[in-house]
Amino acid sequence: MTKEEILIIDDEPQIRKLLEINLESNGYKVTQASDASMGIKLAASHPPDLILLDIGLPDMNGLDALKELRTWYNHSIIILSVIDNEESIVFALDNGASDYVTKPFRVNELLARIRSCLHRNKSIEHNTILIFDNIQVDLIARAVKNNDELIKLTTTEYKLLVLFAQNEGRVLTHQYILKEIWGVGYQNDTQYLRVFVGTLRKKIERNPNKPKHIITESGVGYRFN
Amino acid sequence: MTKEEILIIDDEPQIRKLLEINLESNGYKVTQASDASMGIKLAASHPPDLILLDIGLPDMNGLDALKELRTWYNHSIIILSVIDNEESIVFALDNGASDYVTKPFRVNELLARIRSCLHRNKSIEHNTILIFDNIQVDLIARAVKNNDELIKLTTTEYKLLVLFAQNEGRVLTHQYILKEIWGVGYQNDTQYLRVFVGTLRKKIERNPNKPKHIITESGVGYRFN
DNA sequence: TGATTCTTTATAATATCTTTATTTAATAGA
DNA sequence: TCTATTAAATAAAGATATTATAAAGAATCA
Repeated sequence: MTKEEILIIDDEPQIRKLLEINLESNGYKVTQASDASMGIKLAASHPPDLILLDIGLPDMNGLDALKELRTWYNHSIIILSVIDNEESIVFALDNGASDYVTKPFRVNELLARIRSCLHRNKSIEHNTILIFDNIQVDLIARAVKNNDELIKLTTTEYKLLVLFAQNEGRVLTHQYILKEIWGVGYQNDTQYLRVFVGTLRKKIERNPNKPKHIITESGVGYRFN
Repeated sequence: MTKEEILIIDDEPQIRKLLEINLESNGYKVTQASDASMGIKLAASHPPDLILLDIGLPDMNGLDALKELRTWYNHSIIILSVIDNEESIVFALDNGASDYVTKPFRVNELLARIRSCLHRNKSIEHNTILIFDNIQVDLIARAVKNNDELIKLTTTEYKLLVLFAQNEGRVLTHQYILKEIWGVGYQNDTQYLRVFVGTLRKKIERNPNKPKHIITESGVGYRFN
């Protein structure tokens, strides 16, 4: 099971340290940014599973950062703030914040809220095992079987397969896939996608030359069946 | 749009009244229960879109009620509690509570948290499918079916079909179609259109020689039925 | 370091679009 | 109704764009 990644955007080093220690000891992978623009860049180049966003940032109002992130970032964003102000809370929640926690926060409560958010994202697809003909994807175990035989996928191949599997029957554009897997800024690197679709097909298709699962929609993207 | 239903499970009449007034004035339909067993029964017989669950109930610990509800209830449950105790919060969140709000609560904040929870549930997308006899056009999935069988269309064919489908019964002139699909400057390339109408007909018409969907209006353009 | 994975480049294979030629159908005028 | 004329449909070849595959170089991780 790969570690879930959490991005901390906060300007106070001691808060970041506190969070880092607690999150890492709970099995999360942590990345950090000390201001909004750096945080947004990090999130864009490598989308984390959850973002902890401080409101009092030096370069930008955290609520504006929230709005900007929400134009493309779909996972959870928890707001951390010293401001225990109803207006601010309502604004944040109405603009896509997954939760709003006031500082000083209780560490175990925050961890529970993080678990809750991450759980939510995961349980969008209720089924933990997705089955498509000869292919089984076990989201919990992060295991993929082809005709009951466990097959080995790299992280990128796995992410790609899960993205496909959760969007069965739907055409996903190159741009969308690239954004989801590689992050914003990679939308034009279509060749990455071709290479990885190629390797994935070799591993999951009965006949990779005549793919039945990953169908190319020329000029648009791919469709998973 | 039907009203979203919220079930309040709380033993304090004045809290229920306060919530009822505020929720109803915000367009929600409200049902109420004064103890856990009644609340669970109500939820079971007529599942609401969200449950507000008090922890201090006369007949049962609210956290046990939460666990019982979660064995089958999949929508949001927000815990209301006078207990601002970390242990209790962690327990609730880890057992499927969508949020935990301490009493006395700020009404607007609670409303925002309710909106947030309901929004989450809703974001399971509903596809809009246009149906014309044997043809189904799913705009979200970018999928076209002929007699329930997925058919493969090129980008141009698909664009053309969507343009037709969105203008059912209306005569579209050659010029208009060419401008919409190929852009300005192609208005005189009527032959393009003939070729693509031809291939589209082969794919969507029962009998391409006697088209029922794409009707030619000689000298003018085409009409889609 | 060695093995694995990711990124990049080059080239082959396909798919799609455009163009031309030819056949078929529709329309208007006598 | 017949004929001349114009418009539309179809087929197929040529041109272009897109995708697949292999393989080398770079980066990463244990």
